[in-house]
Amino acid sequence: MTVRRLDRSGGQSLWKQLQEDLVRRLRSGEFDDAFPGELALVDEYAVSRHTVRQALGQLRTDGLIVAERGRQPRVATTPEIRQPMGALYSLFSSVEESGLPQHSVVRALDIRADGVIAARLNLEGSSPLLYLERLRYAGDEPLALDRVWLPAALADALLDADFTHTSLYNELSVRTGLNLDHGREDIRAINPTAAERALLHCPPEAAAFSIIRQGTAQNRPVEWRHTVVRGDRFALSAEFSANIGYRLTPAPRTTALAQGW
Amino acid sequence: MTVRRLDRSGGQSLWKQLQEDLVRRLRSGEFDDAFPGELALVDEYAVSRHTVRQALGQLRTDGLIVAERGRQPRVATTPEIRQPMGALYSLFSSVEESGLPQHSVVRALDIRADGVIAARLNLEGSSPLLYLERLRYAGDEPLALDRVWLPAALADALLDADFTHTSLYNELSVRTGLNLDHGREDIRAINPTAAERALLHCPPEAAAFSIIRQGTAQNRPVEWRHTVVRGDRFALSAEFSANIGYRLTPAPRTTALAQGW
DNA sequence: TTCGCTTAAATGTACGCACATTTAAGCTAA
DNA sequence: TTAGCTTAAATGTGCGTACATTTAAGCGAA
Repeated sequence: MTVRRLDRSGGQSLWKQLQEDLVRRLRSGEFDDAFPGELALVDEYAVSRHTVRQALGQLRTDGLIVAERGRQPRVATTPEIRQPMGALYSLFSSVEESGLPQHSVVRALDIRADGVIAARLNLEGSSPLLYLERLRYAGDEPLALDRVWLPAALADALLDADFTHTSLYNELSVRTGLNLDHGREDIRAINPTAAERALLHCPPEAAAFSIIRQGTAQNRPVEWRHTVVRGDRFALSAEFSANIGYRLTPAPRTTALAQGW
Repeated sequence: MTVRRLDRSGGQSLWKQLQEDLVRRLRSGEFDDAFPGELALVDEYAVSRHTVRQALGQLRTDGLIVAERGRQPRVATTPEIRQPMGALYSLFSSVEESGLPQHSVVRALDIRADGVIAARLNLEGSSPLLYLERLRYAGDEPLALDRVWLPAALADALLDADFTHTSLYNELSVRTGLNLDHGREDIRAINPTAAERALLHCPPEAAAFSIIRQGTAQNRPVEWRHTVVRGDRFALSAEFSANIGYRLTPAPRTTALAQGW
């Protein structure tokens, strides 16, 4: 075993150096088989167990590893998606609850370049992107038009995937090991363009949601997504309280709310 | 200073007991002035500083307190309970962040009966309701039309309140002691009616959000609310991660998102 | 009064030790 | 072979110490 030396000049704390080095090694796949135990790290880095535990504690709260008493820490299989969150999952599970079958028509799945999107993914303008465009159905009627860009460097394994029935995140997790652990959404009320309206079979007067999502996995931008959802077929529902915070719920309470109100 | 004793029989770890006791005391408002330092807690609970730090570390990752080197820990400015949550508070604070002055024009404030609304508040059809209708401005332009019904039995003290600058929840808390602790929202994308469009000075093609909120305080229905928000002036923004869950954030990230997308 | 320095106090980091509790491996006996 | 026990190993908890670093209070001189 190689002994690794940390910088003890005082520039940065030992446990932080250790934590970052472990993240680096973990991402390189070095620990896919087994994560080293505390005492092994004590020997390897020549620091106290206290320092090792401080570094591991950070990794644990970040959801990168899980640890239990009596057994060695393990790399977290899923970086803790306690509940798939966000408006898009809410959309998916609302349909699920309604009992309607859902499927997608893949309108595009290719590699292309787009400087504007690349910049939003913190990439250079010429970076190749994987582009996926789907028309999502609930029952026989279209529900949403979904466009998503991912860095090709991370996601090119998805090029030959079949997205008519599987979700992007599931495929992403299985094929690349990436799991979204952070993100943000901007949700707007819009009137669809004529083209979108035609694709979605929108009634002439129906408004729509525009959902823009940026997702990251372990601090790396992974997706930039734009979804247009028919407003006459979908409502965002949420519950909130002091205990649970703000939580999107799968189904609108009553369809009556869709009427005049 | 009273010395507090923890259960050392081994049922639960000391730091967890300490952490829970501190949460309890913190919620009771005991630490609103100053949070005790590590050494003070060492004396008070008769545990080692290591144990105290373990408990405080948990409080810190939970976001209840903030700590810096050399100064005592302080209660986090956002006291854990994002009390005013939901899309309507997000609306309010978005305007606040933008720097635009906001005020309301009260279009109605009276007692009336409405069987449909009363039923939604779990009241008899003939029960009197306090009705408040406001046109909310951000700057010189209307932003939202806000209609809310409350049981008159609970809220009649609000009849002579001035709602041009104060919020409903603030007035409700001050005058009746009621604080919303639970609620649900249904958010839809709609096209405003002609009347709403006129009131809101909507551009002809602008969509809007329809937000229906039911709020309860201590299991009693307190409000039934319907708000129409101009879609060209407002976006719902949210962040989500494994740690913080789904949280609405005050401001959209870039106004550029409002354009084509 | 006010500016600047000194000093005390508080948290951050890092080391050590001991024991409890749980897991997993190994061994023994039927 | 297998069931059950024993034992080693690993993490969890808790205590102690020491020093570094930063903040804030106190003090003194201009």
